[in-house]
Amino acid sequence: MTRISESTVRRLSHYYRVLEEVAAEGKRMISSHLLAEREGITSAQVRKDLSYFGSFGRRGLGYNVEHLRDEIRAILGLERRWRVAVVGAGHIGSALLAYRGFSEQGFDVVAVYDTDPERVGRDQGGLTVRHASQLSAKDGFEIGVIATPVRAAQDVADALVAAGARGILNFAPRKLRVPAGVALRTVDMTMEFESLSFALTQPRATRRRRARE
Amino acid sequence: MTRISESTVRRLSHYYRVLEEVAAEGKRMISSHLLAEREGITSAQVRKDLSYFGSFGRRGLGYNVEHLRDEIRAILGLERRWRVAVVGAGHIGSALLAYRGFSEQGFDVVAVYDTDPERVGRDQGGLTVRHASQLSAKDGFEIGVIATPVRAAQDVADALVAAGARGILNFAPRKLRVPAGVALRTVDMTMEFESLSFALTQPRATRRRRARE
DNA sequence: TTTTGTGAACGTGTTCACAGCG
DNA sequence: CGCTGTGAACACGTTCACAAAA
Repeated sequence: MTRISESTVRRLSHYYRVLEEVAAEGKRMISSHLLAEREGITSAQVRKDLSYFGSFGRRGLGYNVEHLRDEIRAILGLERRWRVAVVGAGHIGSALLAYRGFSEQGFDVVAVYDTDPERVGRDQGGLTVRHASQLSAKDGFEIGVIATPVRAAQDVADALVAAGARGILNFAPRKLRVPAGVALRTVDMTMEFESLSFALTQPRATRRRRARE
Repeated sequence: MTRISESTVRRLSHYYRVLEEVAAEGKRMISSHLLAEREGITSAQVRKDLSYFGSFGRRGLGYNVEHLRDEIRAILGLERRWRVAVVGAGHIGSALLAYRGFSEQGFDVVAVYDTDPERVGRDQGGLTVRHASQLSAKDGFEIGVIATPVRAAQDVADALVAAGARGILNFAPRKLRVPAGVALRTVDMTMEFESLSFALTQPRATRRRRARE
């Protein structure tokens, strides 16, 4: 199988969302052109992305909405539910716990940790905050979220890996090291702000997003 | 001037952070090799990134830490302060307002808006939440943050642009349309979770991050 | 005729490798 | 000799363009 690029995976998420909407509207078929709609995706890109995984469409007709949605759900691994541990019960941690969207998509937060004695023992979104030293494989989570201050981030990552995490979502503005076999994604808001600052400062140097077809 | 890729800008942010740390430690010079350190950046990449903007190093010696830091600060547009308006005083909005790191980097939140009557009029991080219909150019912000539910996101984007925003950071999981000349960055946490789900489901299909040199 | 699926062409970002300079 | 700066080579993602199928 050809290796799949991160951009393709992100676009699959996008297609999935569009397909869910379109299915809710009761539409039966959809063309690659309509799936592409918006921001820098061409219909050729859609067909190429999908072709890495199979032939889901019918020439002359397009794709069956529900069928394609189910295929993409399977490809993205969303047929099962994922158990998530959140470390850091501060603002970002609480925001994540409060957001219902994740459980709708199949991500269940099963444990919350912190080191602040003020927070340990308290209730957060239906879960009791536990001390980070309690982090262990017994909780049976696959995904760990790091929502701690920067200085703790690497230690937390190590602890999450030791406790069996196979994927980590990091909100701390620092590059983390994880062993091969552990997937890491970093959301760095500082970087996003700085990227905007750059774009506003040097408008002619900033590459514009590709035009839609 | 050559157009600068988004990846180069993100790496500049990274270099900047490393340089701040290293300067705090009192180190005078740093090599591209040391700047590269960690996750998938090679020393050649560092030199290439910097070469788009000038020749900041000295052959045989490396880069002067403080000088390079100042150059990158200027390149990223961080010599000035930016005024930010946050729309949506829910969990994500409050998390942003509470995070001190942004003001340290030169981003000042000068206004907070919401539509929920429960929230309008309340205090949020030293600012009074105002009704979103009050959004106007008088506030004099350059950057708008969208931290609202999905359904409101496009309208808020339009309102922000009308009120003079030149850059938008969007946390709603939807692609937004903005006019040319307005910079848009989207942080889509759902997509990050789904990307992790994919990586855990199809480990052999996921391209690994490039190894460090 | 419409729209998919895909090899080939293209463009862009990354890495190589070495000349140039300290 | 050490390390930068950079053209050239390379790798990879995107777009083109068309044969195939409905």
